[in-house]
Amino acid sequence: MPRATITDIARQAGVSPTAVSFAFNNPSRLSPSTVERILAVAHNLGYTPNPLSRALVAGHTGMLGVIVPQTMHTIFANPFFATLFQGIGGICDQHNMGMLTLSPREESLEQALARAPVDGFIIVGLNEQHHEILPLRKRGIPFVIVDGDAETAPAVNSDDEQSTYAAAAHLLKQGHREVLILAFETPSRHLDNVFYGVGARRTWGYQRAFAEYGVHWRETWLRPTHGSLEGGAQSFGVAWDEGYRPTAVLAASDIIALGVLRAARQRGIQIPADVELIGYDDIPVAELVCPALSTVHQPIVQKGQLAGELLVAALKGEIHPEQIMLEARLVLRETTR
Amino acid sequence: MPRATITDIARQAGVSPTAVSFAFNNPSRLSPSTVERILAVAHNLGYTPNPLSRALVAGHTGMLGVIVPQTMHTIFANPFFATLFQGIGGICDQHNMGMLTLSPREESLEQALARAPVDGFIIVGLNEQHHEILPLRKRGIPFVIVDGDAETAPAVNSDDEQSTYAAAAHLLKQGHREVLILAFETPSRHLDNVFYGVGARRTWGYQRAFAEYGVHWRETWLRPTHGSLEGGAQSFGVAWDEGYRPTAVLAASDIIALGVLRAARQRGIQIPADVELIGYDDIPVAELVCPALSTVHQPIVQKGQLAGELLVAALKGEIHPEQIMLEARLVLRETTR
DNA sequence: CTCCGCCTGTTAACCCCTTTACTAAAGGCC
DNA sequence: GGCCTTTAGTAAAGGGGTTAACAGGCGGAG
Repeated sequence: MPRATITDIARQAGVSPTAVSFAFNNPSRLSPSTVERILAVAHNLGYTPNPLSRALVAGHTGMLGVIVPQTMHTIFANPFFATLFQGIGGICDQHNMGMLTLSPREESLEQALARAPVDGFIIVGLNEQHHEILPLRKRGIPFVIVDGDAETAPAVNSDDEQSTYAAAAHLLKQGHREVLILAFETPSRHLDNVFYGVGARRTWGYQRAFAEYGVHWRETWLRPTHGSLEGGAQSFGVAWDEGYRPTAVLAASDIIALGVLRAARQRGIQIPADVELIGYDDIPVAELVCPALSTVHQPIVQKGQLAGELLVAALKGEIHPEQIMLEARLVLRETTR
Repeated sequence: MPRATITDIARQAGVSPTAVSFAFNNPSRLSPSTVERILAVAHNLGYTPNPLSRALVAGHTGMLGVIVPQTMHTIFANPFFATLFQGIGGICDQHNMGMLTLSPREESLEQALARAPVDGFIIVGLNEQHHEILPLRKRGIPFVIVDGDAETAPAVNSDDEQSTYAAAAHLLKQGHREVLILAFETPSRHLDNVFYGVGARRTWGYQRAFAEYGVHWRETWLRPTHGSLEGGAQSFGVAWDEGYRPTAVLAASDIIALGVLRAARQRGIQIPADVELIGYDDIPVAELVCPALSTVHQPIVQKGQLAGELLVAALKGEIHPEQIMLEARLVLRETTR
């Protein structure tokens, strides 16, 4: 039995489809008794106007798309995203919107973007100039960039370079000279350049500190790492098992740092005694784990909120593409001495 | 400038709208040169078929709705949901679907359900018989219940009663007689009955243990608590500050238990020395925090996966409404002696 | 007793796209 | 050269709603 349509209700209630539509959207346009009769029939058949048709003519769906170039399985295993979504979700709550999480369909971001029934996007971890993002601009669909380079689109970022510099400088100041850097992989296999978006900015921060402290920058100490606990554990583990013996590790994100923590524990490596460790993000768990993670704090929830607000503003047609830069600061806890 | 439509492309390419449609959905139906020409025009204008119209005629959107009777701000602050979503998201990855997170619109779940452009729902924390869920059934929209009572709909639950019994029994066996129970609030303000769904089952488990150990069940020791860290902290804090002095705490979820941990630390209460604590869920942080949380382990990711798979099966028309019950077991770590 | 305007309800156009005929031209075959 | 089959494209009918424009009935004002 197919779903009831407006016509079915109209027939059963002995009115025109228009009347049914009015009963739902503009009851004052009809006599109370008619409204009541229509609604009764509708309720009886469990009828509700098809949201797709409705959105088609209304021109909007009330849904906000969030797109991250990783699988959802990975995304939701990372508290950074959960926390970011907490911020975005708060704005959705306020505006009665739904939040659609998307990841690349069969490697194609563009497809995912094209099929999403949403009013606008929050794009995390990609630059405005990414070739799969550009079509959105042409289509006139509003979007906000989070953690990515943007010139003309609204965007929210943290002061990555500055803060990773501080993290690296701290370690170098302590005398460390063998420092393993677990950087981000590029977000898409189609990008061969490791220096992309946030990943690039964070790495540059590390590099600048090395340069300033006159420490030779060795490419082998830089490991592109999957942004997951397993990625961090593996990247550190492999380096260690290959015989590298860093005295400190800089991780481009906390989830990677947590992976290092695990891999170190498995190998009987003491942190911070044998190896010092600094992450990035300050996800909520960071201060709860043992030892508490030294990291770079960025206001993740706020980041999500701002992104949500910028998007909502864009949807309303208020065009003031701001590029917001949030402060981030080094927080030393127990994985550093 | 409004978004380009199929007609615009057709006109510019000198063909009919049908041809444009074919160029996208059935290119072999057209001559290669025409397809190329159309696609070129489309690319040029950044045109992509409107997903809403497309879904309207296709009869499906490729989106899966997840609905939880809490604000998104609360949901995403709770690792239980992030972990559940990890499981659901994995299935979405496999089937190229998007995941739409919804929370009640202006207190109305029904509205949220009605406006969501999705093919089916995963409903977390509500019973099949909930008055706002029933319409879905009439409408013939597939849904799967997670953490809720279900008789006819597919559902995934853990063995709540059994496992909370084990948790309570463990504490009572240790001699505790003053036990604070932080139970779930009812999911909706419209429900006056505290004994609802998972919350009820978990509480019954605790109760049964009390009965079996001949310990008087005192209602004042049972506190309905908001399912958040703040909720747990406040509930425990208020009880303590009112002069209650439990020697053990049973929390209906880990996030609540983490709140207890924080509130205890603030008051200088030693856990487990002064108060023993057992949570529920075994969220990933549970074993990372200090002291590591004693809790009831349930396979959260798997729970999400199963729910996703049941829904996908239902969408395909494979109707075998299974009610799956997952095992849960007590895991003693450091918040118990 | 008209005329006007409001109240209710209807008809028809439209939102944007897909898909099922249907047509016309081109190619194959004898 | 005539007939049949492909090939390439089009027109029209939905899919399920909303909304602007319109029509008939009625009460009240003049």
